[in-house]
Parts: sequence; structure tokens; C-alpha cells
Amino acid sequence: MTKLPVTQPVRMSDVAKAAGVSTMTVSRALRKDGPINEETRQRILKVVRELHYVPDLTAGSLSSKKSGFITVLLPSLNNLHFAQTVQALTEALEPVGLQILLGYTNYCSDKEEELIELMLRRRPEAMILSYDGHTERTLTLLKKASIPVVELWETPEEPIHHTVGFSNFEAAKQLTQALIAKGYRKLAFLGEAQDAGTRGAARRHGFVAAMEEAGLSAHRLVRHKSPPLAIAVGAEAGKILLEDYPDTDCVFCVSDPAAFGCMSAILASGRKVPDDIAVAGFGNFEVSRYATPPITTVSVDPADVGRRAAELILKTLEAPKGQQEPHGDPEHVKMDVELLMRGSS
Amino acid sequence: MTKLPVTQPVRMSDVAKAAGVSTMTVSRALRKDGPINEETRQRILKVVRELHYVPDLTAGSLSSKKSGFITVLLPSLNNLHFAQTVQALTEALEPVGLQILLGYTNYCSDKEEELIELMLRRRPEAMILSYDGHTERTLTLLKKASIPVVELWETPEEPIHHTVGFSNFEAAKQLTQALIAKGYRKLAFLGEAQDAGTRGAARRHGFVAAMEEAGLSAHRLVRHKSPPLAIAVGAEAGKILLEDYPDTDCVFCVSDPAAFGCMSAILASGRKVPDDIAVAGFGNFEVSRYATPPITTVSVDPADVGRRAAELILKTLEAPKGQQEPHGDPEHVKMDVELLMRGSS
DNA sequence: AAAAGGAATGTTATCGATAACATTTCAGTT
DNA sequence: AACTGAAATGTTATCGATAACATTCCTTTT
Repeated sequence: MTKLPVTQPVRMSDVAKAAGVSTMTVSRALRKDGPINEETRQRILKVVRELHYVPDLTAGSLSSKKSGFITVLLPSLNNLHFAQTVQALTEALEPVGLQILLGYTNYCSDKEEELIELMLRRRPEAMILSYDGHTERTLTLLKKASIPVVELWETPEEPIHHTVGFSNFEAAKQLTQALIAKGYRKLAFLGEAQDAGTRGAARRHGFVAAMEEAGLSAHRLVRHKSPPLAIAVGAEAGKILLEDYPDTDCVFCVSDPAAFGCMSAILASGRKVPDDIAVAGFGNFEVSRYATPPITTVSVDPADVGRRAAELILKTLEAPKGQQEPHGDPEHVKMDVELLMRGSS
Repeated sequence: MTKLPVTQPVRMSDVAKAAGVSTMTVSRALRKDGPINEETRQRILKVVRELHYVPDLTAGSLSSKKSGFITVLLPSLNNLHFAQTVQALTEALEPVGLQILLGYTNYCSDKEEELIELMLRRRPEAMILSYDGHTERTLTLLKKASIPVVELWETPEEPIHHTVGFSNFEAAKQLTQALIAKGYRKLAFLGEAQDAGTRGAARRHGFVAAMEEAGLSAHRLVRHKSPPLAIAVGAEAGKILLEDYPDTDCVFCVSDPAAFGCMSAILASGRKVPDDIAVAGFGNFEVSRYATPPITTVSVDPADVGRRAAELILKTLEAPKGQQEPHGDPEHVKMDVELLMRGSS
């Protein structure tokens, strides 16, 4: 039971001692900011490597009052679009020494509030949210934190601060209009049951608006479970559709995975797509393009959403503090969407 | 140009003053550890709410020498399995106040090393890695950090510490044997070109081993691009397969998304699945189950991988420090895999 | 040769919490 | 009433880095 001597973690002062300088000099050597003699720096960096010194950012953040964290709250990780957005964000933020603190809200604004408080404890320098409704306390907390905020994937009516997105309502309306133009009349919408305040609801409203403007009945609404509608849930909802509205000639699904699942259910029932029922989705996920037949959808560029958000963040963080607007004037980046009419419709 | 007074962040001492106690008492009230009078605590919590105080974990971590971070390094976010694992990990760790620091290595061990150093700066209490090969310096850094490490999704020959996974070699071999048993003889394997040291390579070796043991030729190897093979890349590789090995009667793809893409290419060429060519994947992704036809695959439970890893971490962190084995004896959790023979084969 | 001024480095205070130890309070015991 | 000991609270030192300011060491200029 002899205790092994636990290796003491190497501190900056250990490096300083070994290199024969003060800790400030080590700090300057590592951070490339203050003036420092190139030879001294090389000597220090050599010691750093030899000792396998890894700086303690906990201490550094406390002292410099910069955490180096950017919080990103997504509705769900279970969505390849969000993964692409995170990837783009990472690629833009990592090079400048910013690290992402990731959380997912499960499309629930209470969970979002809870997460925001947890995240704020790490004193992030900015916060990236997706828009699916926020609680009052969320707004209060964010205001008190006085950090830049970017909302993604929607153009909310009352934005907190910056936004990067598009109108889900308009995009869904346009796709619905395009489907009507192709001759479909008995259109159904397949979405979530619990979608209050979400982007899924905005798409549903867009569908209904297009139908009503065309003088068509928008009663074929299958609303099943809560977001996100993954493939399996889309398949369940597809079966319900076939039972409840067997006369449907085209179904617009709230997302591509849902559309893929729904199409799977339609094909399994022996019907043909698009001859018996046409199918459309939303989001241009990979799975839609390679489905057989490929699925009509609305294309957005999730990586671009991430890049734009990162740009906004960086610009805002660089700007001098203490201005009238705490973080510069809010900017609203509107993304383009594109209708992709494919074999399924 | 009048400067708005920047709201000072609320500190624990502000709460203490407002509640008429010392900061230690506030600290105890918030952390539910030390002894504290219930009335005092309620009074303090009321002040906390009123002031919207959010504790600064940067300071707390520095002082307590516990960061509350667990690092999770995945090969890629672009994979719904990993999302499920992260979700399971979060669900297990959040309740005990641990927060996940997520990174992705892009299947590159140099990138992994770089990330590990970045992450270690936050002084995580444990590190969860996936096994796809590690650099020497990675091992050194992890050793010096002396924190528990869990490797996922493989049973490596020289594990760093704990492992949770299964043998990709054996699983792939079993599936190949099952396909041979169904009567296929001209099997192909579709995988990555740059797969040295990865789990994809282990699967390829499993395929080759099964073929050779059965006295069949394992020359039909399509190796395309680097991991991860997403659907689109799988489709590209599928076209190559049809050109290079048109006599193939069954293709085993390194992952389900690749299999889905490959099947799409086969169907697009006018061939029938499984009549002309059978298709199999690996991982039991949702997309395989709902593909038409559904794709034969190997099932693993990614959420369970996360749960088991979390269990190991929690157990190790609870154990008293300073023992002979710095973090308890390494444990190796072996997961079950299941062959799912479906319509595509 | 003295003065000036910038580059390089060092010293001290500080960030906001918690650990460790010290003290007070108070119910229960004799 | 004095004593005991646990519960409740307070005080001081500390975590490991960086900011802000101080100092030293040059080089350059006149």
C-alpha cells in the first residue's frame, strides 16, 4: 500500500524557474503579445516542451477576465445540419483561441433557460442560440450577462440581438406554392404536435398560408409527437397520414428526415412516390438527395449559418467596449433558401 | 456618445453583503455541502434570485481544483451515433454537475493530440476518447495529466486505461460470414482509403479474414477518400465499385451511411438490391432501417456506450485518490453486437 | 559623456471563488 | 450553573495565471 508520489502538475512558475526568468516573461513568451526577446522566448518554449507544461486556462481566464468560451446552444445534436453549423463555428473560432461550449435544449425553452444559467457560470464571451422561443428569465440572464448574442435559423420578430437565418414561414410557403403549381391539390402537412413557438410551427403556418391563398383546404395536418421528427417518427406519422387522409396527393414534411421516414411508410404500403403520393421535405439533408426517388426539399446552408454567426461574434468582440450599444448595433443576416424540386414530387 | 454605465457583474460578495453574511456562508448555501441553517440558506437563495447572481465557476474551479469538465473527443460530429453517445453522456454527467467539453478529431491523430492539449488547459477531470490511433505525445500528455481516460468503440490491444466497446474486427468478420452463409461468393468491401489505425481498418481486416477463412478471394476492395464516409461519398464509391468489380454479388460497406449511398448508386444504375447486388452496412443507423429495401447491418448501442463510459468515469472519480493505481484498475466493458439481416441481402 | 527613450524583464496586486482553520452559538448533560 | 460538543458562521490563505506598474538594460542621439 505504498503511495506512489503523485506527480505534481507543472505550473508556470516551474517553467520560469527552469528557464531562469519570471512568470511574466513565460506568460509573454506563450501568448505572443508583450515585447520579448526572441532568444528568450525560444529558450522558454524549449523548457515548456521539455516539462510538458500545459497552461492552466482556469487561472488565466480568472486573471484576464476572458474565458475564451463561446456558448452554442442547439435544439438537438441529433441533426446533421446542426453538426455542420458547429463544425463551421469551430473552424472559425478555434484559430483565434475561442473554444465552444456546446449544449442542446431538446427544443425546450425551460431546458434552454437552465442551460444558459449553467453556461453563464463559465463566463462565455458570447452566446449562440437557435430560435425556438425563449423564457423571460432567459432574456433577463442574457441581458445581465451583457455579452453578444446571435440567434440562428430564423428571423424572429423580436430578436435579442444579432440574427443569422431566414424566414421559415416564407420558405415553407414558397415550397407549398411550388407544389401547388405542379398540380397537387390535396396537400398534407406532416409535423410535430408540440411545436408552439418553434421553427416547425412557422413552416406549418407557411404551408397553411399558401394553401389558403390558393383557395385550397389545409385540413390535412398530421401532428405527431414533439420535435425533432427523426426518421422513425416520420415513418410513424406517415402511417397515420395514410390512414387519416388517404386521399392526399402530396405530403410536405417539416424536415427531411421526417420526409424520408414518411416516404418509407408510403413505399411500404405499396404506393408509388410520386405517382400515388408526392413527398417533400425541408432542409436538404444528404439523405434526401440520395433517397430513391430523391426528395424535393428546401435548401439552406448550415455551414454558412455557422460561418456568418462566427463573423458576427468576432466583429462584435473586436469592437471597443463601453459604447452606447453594449455590443454594436444588432445585425440581421438573411440567408438565401433555394427550392429543390426532385423526383419525389 | 454618452457612455452607458456598464452593469457591474454581481459577485458572491455582493450577495453576502445583501444577505448580511460572509461569502463562505453564501458558498455553502449554494453548494449544499457544509453545515448551514435552513433559514439562512433560504434567505441567501432569495437574494441570489433577486440579484440574478450567477456563480463564477472559473474562480470556483481554480480554488477547489475541480474544473467540473469532462472532455469528450469524437472523430466527427457528423454522425448520429456519436450524437447519441454524447446525449447519453450528458444525461449521466449533468446531474452531478459535470459539464462536457466536446471536440472532434476528424479521424486524425495529430488533430487529436492538438485538441487534447487545448482541452487539458481547462483541467478536465476525465477524458473520453474514441479509439482511432493516438500519437506518442498524446499518451505522454494524458499520462502527465493523471486523469481517468476511457476509450470508446473498440477493444484496443494496448488500452490507455478504461475501455468501452467491442471488437470491430470480430463484428465485421461475423457479418461477412453470415453473408457468405447466405450464398454470396463475390463479396466486395467498401471503405476508406486513409484508414490506418482506425476502426474502419479493423472492419476491413475482419472482412478479409472471413473471406480467406472461407477460401474466397478478398480482392474486391474499394477504398475511397478518408473517413467518415458520408452518404455522398458512399454513392461515389458505389459507382467505382460498379465499374471496377461489376461481378460483385454483395457489398459490405464500412458504415451504414456509406451503404445507403452505395445502394443509391446501385439502384440508380438500374440494378436491383438484393437480386443483382446485395448490400450491408455497419452500425444500425436509422437510415438503414427505413431505407427501401432496409439494409443489413451490425447493431451496436451508442447510447449504451455513453452510459457505460459515464458509469466508469463516475466510479473512478468517486474513488479515493493517491492509490497505487492512480485511477483504480482499468476496466474493459465489452459491448454486445447483433447482426441484423434485412431486405438488402 | 550624458541624456533620452524604447525594448526587455521583473514586482506586486488582483481576479472570485473555496479550503482550512478559527470562532461563536446553543441545545443537551450533569 | 458550568461543561460539552456539534452545528453554524466567520477569517485568512490560497488556487495559477495576468494586468498594471516599476525597473533595468540597451541603443541612439546630440
